Amino acid sequence: MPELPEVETVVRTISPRLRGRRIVEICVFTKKAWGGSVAPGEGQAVRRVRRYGKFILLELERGFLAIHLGMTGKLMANSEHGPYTRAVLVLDRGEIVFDDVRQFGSVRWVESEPGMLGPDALEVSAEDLMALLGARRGRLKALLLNQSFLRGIGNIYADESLFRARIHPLAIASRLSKPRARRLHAAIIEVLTDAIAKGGSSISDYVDADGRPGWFQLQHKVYQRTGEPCLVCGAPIRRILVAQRSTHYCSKCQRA
DNA sequence: TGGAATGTTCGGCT
DNA sequence: AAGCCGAACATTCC
Repeated sequence: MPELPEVETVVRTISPRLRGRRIVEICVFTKKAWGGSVAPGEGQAVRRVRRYGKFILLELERGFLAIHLGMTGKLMANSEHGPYTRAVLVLDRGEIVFDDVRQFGSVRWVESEPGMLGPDALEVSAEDLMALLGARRGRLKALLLNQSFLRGIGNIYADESLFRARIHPLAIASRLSKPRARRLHAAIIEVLTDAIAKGGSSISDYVDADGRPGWFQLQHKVYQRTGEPCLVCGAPIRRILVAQRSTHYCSKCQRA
């Protein structure tokens, strides 16, 4: 569920329920190691809510609560607790419920703002991205998934961005022509912006903080469309493995 | 039954 | 050294 557009949507919908509220108590219902490290967040007011790559950052009076949705995490305001509720933030008014079926997500209190990842995929300039690409030998798809290279993109938006830019997922970054690199930058911004406008992609069971699904999955051009005709040229969409992840592309539109 | 699912990390190999 | 590969984490759904 959670790549940049989904996380951004959650941040936007949960921010008005959290800003200015005090976290009275943090209840954790999981054996995962992050359980013990949230206590310093208790009793503190939430100054604001931000996104850092795929992390949801609650800026507290001292330190931050860094929430990662993993693969199946959901953060909802005033939702019923269920069998997959892993944590609850009890506020001075209302509460925030963190559900996560697969438990790849996490909630952590950190002293200082995280800053080890690459530039944000929505904010990076064309010049900066082109310079970063020029210095890398790796395959584009793998690089786009690497949060230390560029933060925010995941499997859906990597495939959709490469299709929009008409670039093959196995292309070597440093060998991209300038026009193609520029096209990739534009495609990333356009795909992410469009997805945010649609409230993200609700594959499986993604919902925002108010329980509403997103609609961008209806506009996926290649992701999970293996065998179906390319919406531009009609050739069947292919699926290969890159960096152990399913990768969907049109072999006609995205030449090597 | 096996494989795949929006993610990340770690160890080993080249 | 960078990059690649496989495995691991936990659970559900074809």
